[in-house]
Amino acid sequence: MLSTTEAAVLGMLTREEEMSGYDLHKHAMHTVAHFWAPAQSGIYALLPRLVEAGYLTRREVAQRGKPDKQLFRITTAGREALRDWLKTAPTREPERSPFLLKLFFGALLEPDEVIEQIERRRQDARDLITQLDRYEAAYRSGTAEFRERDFFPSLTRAWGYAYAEALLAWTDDAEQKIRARLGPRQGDD
Amino acid sequence: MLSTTEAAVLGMLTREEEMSGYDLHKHAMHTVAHFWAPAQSGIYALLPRLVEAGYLTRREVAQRGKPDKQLFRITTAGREALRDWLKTAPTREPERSPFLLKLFFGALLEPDEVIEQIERRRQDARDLITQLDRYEAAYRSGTAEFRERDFFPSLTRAWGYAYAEALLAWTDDAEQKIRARLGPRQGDD
DNA sequence: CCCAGCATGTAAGTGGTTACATGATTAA
DNA sequence: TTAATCATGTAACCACTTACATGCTGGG
Repeated sequence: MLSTTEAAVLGMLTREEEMSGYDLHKHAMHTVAHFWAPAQSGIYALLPRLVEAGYLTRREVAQRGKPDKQLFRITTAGREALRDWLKTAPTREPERSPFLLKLFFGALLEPDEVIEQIERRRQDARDLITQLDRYEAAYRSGTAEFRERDFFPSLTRAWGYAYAEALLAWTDDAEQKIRARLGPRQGDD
Repeated sequence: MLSTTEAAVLGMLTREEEMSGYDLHKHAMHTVAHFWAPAQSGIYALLPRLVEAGYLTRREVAQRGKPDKQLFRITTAGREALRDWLKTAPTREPERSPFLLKLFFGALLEPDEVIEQIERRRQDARDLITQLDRYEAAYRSGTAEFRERDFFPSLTRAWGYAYAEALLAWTDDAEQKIRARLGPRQGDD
């Protein structure tokens, strides 16, 4: 079974005909980065494996002025493997959050320090929104065909917005609760 | 700097005086599992490291009927290390979601298959809510002191609910959009 | 003149996971 | 009699990350 990053690479190659490792990384940063941001070196490491497995073909291209490069193209077997991966259930979302762990043990910090952490998280949400706005702008200014092709990606952006909004609302609420708890008992302990 | 799981272990030992590796794992499953669920073997692997570092002390306890066990207790140095970890910013939430990646490439699946994935995700959200309800019930039936002590954990549960609700709303919306797109163009391609 | 972009990779490390092995006791 | 609970660990693996090495070109 494919790893997530392998699937991401195959997936991008269903949308772009032919790409180099360099292209793939750049492309990922402009499309799936908000929920999957593979390291460049990781991509270079997995490409030969996918070629070996028969999921990609490789083509060498000489260049002048720039380093030579290798362009990859997905095969029918690659599409099959990707489809299989896309269909599988387990997926087991990690839901891992060091941030929530820090908050869970918030009693060990000064209230200000906890609020600082929450503040940071709020900023993360804002950053996510601006990032999504950039993608969204590209989407709205695209042709009808582009928008059609971008239907599923747009659903992932919609989740990004919902997530960020929920985060903003929750941070407000959490901060307010912490302050409320603090107020009525100043110097109480 | 501590790893997240190490911090979780130290954190639990600030709330429970003394625990075995077995206890720590069970405890984690009942408290932080919805955002951090370490494997049992991982806990056993890191305990000696924390002892070595001077963050925990170990006490051997002979038992009858059950295997002997080792109980761990956090040291002052351990509390210090934990506090340092709690304060640090980076944390860089992963935000990694294989599910969103599958949706992103949803055009490669049959609409039904995509909806199946979304259905599963909705079920995840429902499961999370029932899990949180269990914790919440324990919280509400606890003493005033317990609730006080549980203040920060309750904030993490609040986020759990907000997250799950957002997920439910989004899944409804996404599914509806997919169906709407499907309806008016039956046999169109 | 310097930096960003193009382009590829290796080496080492990190922080986990699954699977497995062992074995007594007690409750259903 | 069967399963769950208590209890500890090892070995192998996994997927990914950071840091590093190299070097040319074109634009500001």
